[in-house]
Amino acid sequence: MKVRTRFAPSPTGFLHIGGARTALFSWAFAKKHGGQFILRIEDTDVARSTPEAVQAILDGMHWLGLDYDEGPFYQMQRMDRYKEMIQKMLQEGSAYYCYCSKEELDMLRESQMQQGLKPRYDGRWRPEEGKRLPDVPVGISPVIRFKNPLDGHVVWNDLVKGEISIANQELDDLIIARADGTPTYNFCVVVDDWEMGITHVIRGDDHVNNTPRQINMLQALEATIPQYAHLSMILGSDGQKLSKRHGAVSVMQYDDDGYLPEAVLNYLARLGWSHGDDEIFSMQQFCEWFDLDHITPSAAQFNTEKLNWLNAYYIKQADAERLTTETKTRLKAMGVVVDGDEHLSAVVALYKERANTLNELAESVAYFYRKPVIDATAAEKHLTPEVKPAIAQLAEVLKAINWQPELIHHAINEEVSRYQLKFPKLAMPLRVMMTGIAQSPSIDQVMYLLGRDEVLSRIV
RNA sequence: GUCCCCAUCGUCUAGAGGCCUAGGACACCUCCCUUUCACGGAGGCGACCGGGGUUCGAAUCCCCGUGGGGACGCCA
Repeated sequence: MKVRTRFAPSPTGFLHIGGARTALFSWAFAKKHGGQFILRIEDTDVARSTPEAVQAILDGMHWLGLDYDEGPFYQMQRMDRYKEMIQKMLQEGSAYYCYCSKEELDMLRESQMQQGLKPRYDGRWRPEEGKRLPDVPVGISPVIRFKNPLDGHVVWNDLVKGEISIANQELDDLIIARADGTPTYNFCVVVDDWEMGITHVIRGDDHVNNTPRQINMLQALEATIPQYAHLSMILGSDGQKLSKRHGAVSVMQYDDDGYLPEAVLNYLARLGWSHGDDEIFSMQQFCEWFDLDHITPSAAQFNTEKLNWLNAYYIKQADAERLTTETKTRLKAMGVVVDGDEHLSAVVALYKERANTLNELAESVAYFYRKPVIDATAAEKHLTPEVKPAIAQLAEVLKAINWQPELIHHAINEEVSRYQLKFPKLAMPLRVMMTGIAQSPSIDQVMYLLGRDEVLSRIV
């Protein structure tokens, strides 16, 4: 059977890191098996779904390069189909109308909680043989509930967590259509996963509890039951759950922060999945290696340091043109104007081994295009009176030489020996004058790329 | 509260009963390289949650405890 997976986000916010990993794993699983990956937008919560969020999700997927073979499908456009199925269930008796008001339900829940019970619907409108249902109240539009089996267990072999068994007694009759007639999540998922021929449902661990209900509905519909793989959560770097207020960040934020998509992807791939000791690999490699057997069932903590390490690696690997373009964009955002791409390209080449992010790269390179801010501590330490004469002398020499890194280096060396100094004694103050700080690549390279006029103007 | 799930270095993880005096990676520390800082290279520190079983043998299997997480919506 052809593998078909899906990613089914609800458009109530951006694509965050956890969703991205779910999408990545579903995508890779389909690729690995030569199957299809489907994108489905679960927008049945009209109150919270927004077109902006849909766009944000699409943007995030696109940035990561997670392309889908089918979709995006929108559940709101499939309403007729869901309603048809609900009618069918009503007719077959696997669903029924419930006239409880929200207030009634709230009261029920509250009293159950107080008694230490698991809050759930008590089945008062559930038709049963020989049971007398309450009189239908006037002025209440009913919801439709699924008639969940009363006993037995729902058991499935979760491809990540192993066998999971839940007693039907723990489950209540969930609402599959709201009072306004619109179907709810658990029902739409069931219909869609079935009709879209999904073979493997790979999703977040927070859906484990929905699975037995969905299996029950699938069975009522006489549908094929897909395989399930529940991925555990990604925790924030502090071990806390990622939430809107707490560290959950859009994948696009990583773009803004100067991360390369391949670094984010590689990082996410290793968060909860492994292939022996392999740490760095391409997405192509990942798609060949990926399997559900090597996914950890336990939650993983997000670790920015490791992401940085991967990002630094991919920056070193990135081709010059891309880095130049990226850096230029970021410099521009900082209000720094770049002379020419060729020059920037050389500058980037000099710096790309020293940056964890593209933003760091842009920041560290900015002094080439605007006057540096001189760090007071560095200045105090290195711009000492005793090196002044040597610097002044060097400035004179630099005016006349051919502007080549080797010759600049040679000129510095000349003064070093003339004044009987050590090389750093002269290199450090130059560094501070040129860059503002005490760290930089080879000073002759820096001076060369700065250009003679700029170098002379920065010598004080 | 009830149900479900999880548990190896600080972090991500390898580990499917003997290959484990527990391997790798990030981070951290030391040294080397060096024109400073990075990069790179070589080392180092550092973990099987606790208790019971099962077994000749357990990080691996079972039970209990503890800790963490998730779910309990006319949200998805």
